[in-house]
Amino acid sequence: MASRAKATILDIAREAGVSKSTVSLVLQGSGLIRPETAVKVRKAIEDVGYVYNRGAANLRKAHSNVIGMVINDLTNPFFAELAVGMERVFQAAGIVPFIANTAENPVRQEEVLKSLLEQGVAGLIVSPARGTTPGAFRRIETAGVPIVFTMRRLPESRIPVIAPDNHRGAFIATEHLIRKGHRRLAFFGGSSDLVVYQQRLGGFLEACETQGIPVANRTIVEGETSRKGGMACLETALAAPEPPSAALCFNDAVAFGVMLALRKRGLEAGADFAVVGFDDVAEAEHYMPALTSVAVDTAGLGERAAHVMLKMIQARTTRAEDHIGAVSLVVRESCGPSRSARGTGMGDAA
Amino acid sequence: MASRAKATILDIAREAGVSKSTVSLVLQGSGLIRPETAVKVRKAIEDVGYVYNRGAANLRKAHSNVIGMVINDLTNPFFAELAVGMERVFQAAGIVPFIANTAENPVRQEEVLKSLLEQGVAGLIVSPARGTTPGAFRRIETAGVPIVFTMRRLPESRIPVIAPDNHRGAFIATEHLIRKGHRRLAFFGGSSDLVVYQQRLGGFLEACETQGIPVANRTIVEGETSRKGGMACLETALAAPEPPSAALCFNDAVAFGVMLALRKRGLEAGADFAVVGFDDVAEAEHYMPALTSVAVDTAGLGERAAHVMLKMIQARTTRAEDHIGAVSLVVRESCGPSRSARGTGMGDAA
DNA sequence: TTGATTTATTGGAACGTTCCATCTATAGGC
DNA sequence: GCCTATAGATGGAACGTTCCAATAAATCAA
Repeated sequence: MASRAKATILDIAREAGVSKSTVSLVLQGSGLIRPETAVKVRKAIEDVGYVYNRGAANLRKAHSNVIGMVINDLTNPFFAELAVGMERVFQAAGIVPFIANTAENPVRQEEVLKSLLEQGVAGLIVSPARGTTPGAFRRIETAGVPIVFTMRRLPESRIPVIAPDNHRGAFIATEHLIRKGHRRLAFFGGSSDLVVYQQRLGGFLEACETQGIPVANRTIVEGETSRKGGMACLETALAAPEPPSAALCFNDAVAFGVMLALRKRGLEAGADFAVVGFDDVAEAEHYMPALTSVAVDTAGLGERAAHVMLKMIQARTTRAEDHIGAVSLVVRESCGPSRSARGTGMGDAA
Repeated sequence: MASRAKATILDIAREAGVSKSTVSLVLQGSGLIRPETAVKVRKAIEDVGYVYNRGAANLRKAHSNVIGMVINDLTNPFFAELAVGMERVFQAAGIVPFIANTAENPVRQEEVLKSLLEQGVAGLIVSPARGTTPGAFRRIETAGVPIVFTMRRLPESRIPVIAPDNHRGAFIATEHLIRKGHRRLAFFGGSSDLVVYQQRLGGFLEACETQGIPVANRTIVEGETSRKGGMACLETALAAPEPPSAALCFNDAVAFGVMLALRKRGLEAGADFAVVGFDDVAEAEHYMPALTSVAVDTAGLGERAAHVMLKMIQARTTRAEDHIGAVSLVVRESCGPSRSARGTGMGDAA
């Protein structure tokens, strides 16, 4: 129970027989203090069970050391990986990021942002929720708090974005499927209100165009970006008179759902239907069959976002450049056996 | 860019032609204010782009509305599910929980807790990192901040714990395996420095005892609580002269690893070797084969923890009762086909 | 010795809020 | 007309820190 009233630097000052200013200096690790004095003060701090009141300090300092990470879906392992990447960087910089989840709900997002702002965050890293209104970040911008978007961008905003090269990722994945001999292709999952969706779908379509897949042979099924959504997509697609033989999925969760639905129908991913995912979450490698996916270097993107944020805070600016991360296709089993036997001379490695 | 200096209630007061006290009252939704005045003030707030400074407010009020959730491994979907359960409750109560990840690192945990405390949290929900020293929470307790542990408990601490009935879960899972006819059993993953481990292992051993499985037929392999750890456990166990035919795993991640290792050896979980997990994460149902697991009602535990925390804050106490959640075995494919044909008269449903 | 410089320490005025005690109208009762 | 209520609004003193300017003590240059 200790003392009821919380100890302040004045209590410590009294205990150590110095002034509050001295205590404050010690707390900030100032070199101006005589070592013996510092020791004395630190002992008093320990004895008294003092806890620093950052709120009071921020009142004067006007720049906190907390950064908010606002994430749209914490249960998606992809975002957990992203968060871990950011944390690595922030930890090294001695600052603690607080994570808040919006569960893809713009209203909740509003609350979360408000709360973080009131708390006096130094910066915000945000993966905006679906359906975020264009003006949602106006307030934060005028408050002068630096923001970085990750993964998703808002249609017309000028807030810097850290994201993978979605277009190219979808392009190379689709190209790969076509080279495998598939001529009827599908794009599964996601919805067109997301910029990311348009980018990935764009890459898919461009590859179809380039490789001469006629429009009639392209199936596009929107759906939830979850296993359940993926299952539904496959059902829809297979119900068509001339169903596709391969699909690029909006993300890995959708791909897992597609594979699940295939299995339910007694079909095998890879042999009977080629499936490619997007994001390459850790699980992809361990799935059965292992999922071919577009690797986006998730943790690396997180680290990059954190670095950009630190730079912005340091430079006291709210502007920064976008960063588009490189992507690569990780070929595993779900897109069919390697056709190396055909000896086309084009390795899958590229 | 707007105005450089942040607006305060005094700016609003000037703008609206009232006193700062009036603005403060409006901000708190006091009924003492004439509606027209409130409207006027709210308009000024909007015009000026004011953001509330909670730090300054807490300086007077001495109780914040932020709650910290300290989680030991965010990449484990289990904890994400737990966090989501808590968030549901807190959201309804109008408070925003901040999540911080310790990545199972006691040093990081120390930093995170310190930061949260300095921020003036009203309460802390913690799943302590492995290797947490007994005194790690002393400071927080003396500060009078309510804490609740989830999932894990510290050896001798008197901090309330919300956790599933680990012993019983392991017991019923083991009993199930024995009833299926297995006589050589293993317990895979985890390490003995965790109280949870001792509870789950205890349940396993008690079931072996009760059902007459001799000590020589029990294999216990400690290991990392991850897929990789699970793979290693299986390899170790199968190298023995008389290997087990079934395993209860410390958690689902370990179980997934075990199934993966089985597949690598050309064996099939369920048919060749029975696997049971613990936690019943969402993925378990969708795995191939679907994983039999001990369901702990993860989100429910999260909700319960949040409720207990709210009660503690409200009652201004730092004491609360433990809560042990009910568990149930969800039988799927990974523990072998149902032997209903044998007609033992004992259904699996119980 | 004196004055200048350096080294440690310190009081006091912010910072943006809340809340208590006051104050001013206006209304009502007689 | 006076007194008392009541509703609405307000000034001022905290809250726990930082930081500037000032001080005191010690060191040094001459």
